[in-house]
Amino acid sequence: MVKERSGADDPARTLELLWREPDRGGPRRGPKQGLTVDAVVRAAVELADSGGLDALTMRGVAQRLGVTPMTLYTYVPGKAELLALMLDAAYWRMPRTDHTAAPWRTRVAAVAHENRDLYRRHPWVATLPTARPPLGPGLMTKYEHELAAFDGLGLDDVERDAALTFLLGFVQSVARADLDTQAAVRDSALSDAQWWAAHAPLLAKVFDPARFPLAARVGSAAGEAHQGMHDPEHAFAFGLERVLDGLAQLVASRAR
Amino acid sequence: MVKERSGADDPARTLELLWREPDRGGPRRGPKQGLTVDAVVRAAVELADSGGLDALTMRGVAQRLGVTPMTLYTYVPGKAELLALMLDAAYWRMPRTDHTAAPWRTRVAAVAHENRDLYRRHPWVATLPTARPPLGPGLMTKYEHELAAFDGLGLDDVERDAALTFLLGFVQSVARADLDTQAAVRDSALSDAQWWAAHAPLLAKVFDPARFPLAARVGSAAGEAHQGMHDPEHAFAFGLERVLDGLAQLVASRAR
DNA sequence: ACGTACTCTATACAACGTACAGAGTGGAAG
DNA sequence: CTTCCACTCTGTACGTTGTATAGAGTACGT
Repeated sequence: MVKERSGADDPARTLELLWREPDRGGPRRGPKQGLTVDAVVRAAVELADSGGLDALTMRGVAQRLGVTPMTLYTYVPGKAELLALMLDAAYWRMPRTDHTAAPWRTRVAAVAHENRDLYRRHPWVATLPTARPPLGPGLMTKYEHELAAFDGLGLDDVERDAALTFLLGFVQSVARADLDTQAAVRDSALSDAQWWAAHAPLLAKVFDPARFPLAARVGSAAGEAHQGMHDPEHAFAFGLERVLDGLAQLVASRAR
Repeated sequence: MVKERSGADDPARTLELLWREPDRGGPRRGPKQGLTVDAVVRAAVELADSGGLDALTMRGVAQRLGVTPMTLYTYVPGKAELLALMLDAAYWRMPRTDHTAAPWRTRVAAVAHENRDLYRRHPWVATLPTARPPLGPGLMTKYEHELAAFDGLGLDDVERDAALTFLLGFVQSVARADLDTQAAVRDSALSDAQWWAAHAPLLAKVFDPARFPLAARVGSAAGEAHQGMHDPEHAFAFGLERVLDGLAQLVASRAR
């Protein structure tokens, strides 16, 4: 699985990079640097956008910048920190429309859609570990903005954080499922329909519908409704309604 | 990211393995096999249980069985298929208590808890891609059982599948967040509290609370309430209530 | 002019999954 | 019984990853 974002970091250095602290100390000796941290991050994001996290290798980023792999380590302590910078940059660039006047359901739904768009633009973001987030300006701005969507609902601070975490977890969950499907299609070179066509006749030999009546009926009904086994559009729309209804119940109980 | 479960499979062979089809064809030439597929799967599961998917290497499984790595390929076409077998075996072994008589909320909550227990017993299961699931007896039994929890609610087949997917997505989401946290603690050798203690004073230099008032207030409130940044127990309890309330709304609208 | 802090490069290592080639084994065919 | 060859198991090897380490070249402060 994903063993990214480890590495022996120096927290101070990482935070300086995240907040783009001006270079500490005076003028630098030796040759000028030919690149910038931002250029490295940009190249890395482009690479990950087009080929997923698998394509994001230090060698790949270096090649895209016309340098040797080890050169990157002059700009960034390691891959883990590069990922933190990429993630915070992606957060930073998210469009944040102001819905202050709108009803809360609209505001919260907007947050869900903003995150869905983030995952559409940068699919690799959905696969990154969320514990120990990059403590940069991007994350902070995002958090501030999204918490505001829950204004005036009578939730206390802990509930507000839990509600947001719940909402974001849902969106990420759908995004990951979607990604899994695309990845499966890509590296099996088989669409869901083709994959199923290859397996169905073989499965028929060992699968006894009488033993799994519900599974047989519901499974084929769901498979026909959306085509392919998973319809991320439907899963998102269906789930978001449930999430909002669930939160509505909490809001109602707090307003009482 | 996770590039497991790919590999150039022969679907027929994989299905035969999953359903434990008796060896095709007549008696075999050459030396008897010293192991069984089940033994290989068992060893692999033990390894993954104790050390996570990172520890699950063909070399590791082989060593645990006292053979050389390449020997495994006599039993299993590759790592992808081994993972499919492991996953189906884990599904197969899940305890499935019968709650036919209970009210639907209890039944659905039981499904959530069963899955949470699965992820507790086999954390690696939470990190596996879910598209293209192993079409074995374990998955089928699990699906049949879990669909039954939604009996008598007036949902059509497509809604029933969507509701289950939504529920399972939620449980997996919490399990993954939990795993991320444990992994971060393990390979940074820092508890959440220690990690925060290392970052807080440095962050204070660049983070302006006036610029992020909500984030500062809610973040610290949430951090204090649970200790550490993420309390999986609380996230599960809180989220499950919302999920059930959200589904209740759907059920109510269908019953009308 | 010189030393040294710095940038960039080349090489190397351990781990992974598994392709490939070979050695040994024992049931089926004569 | 002998012969054959399908089969099991092994040893070696390759390409890929992140990055440690050592060295070559550069240009600022003295």
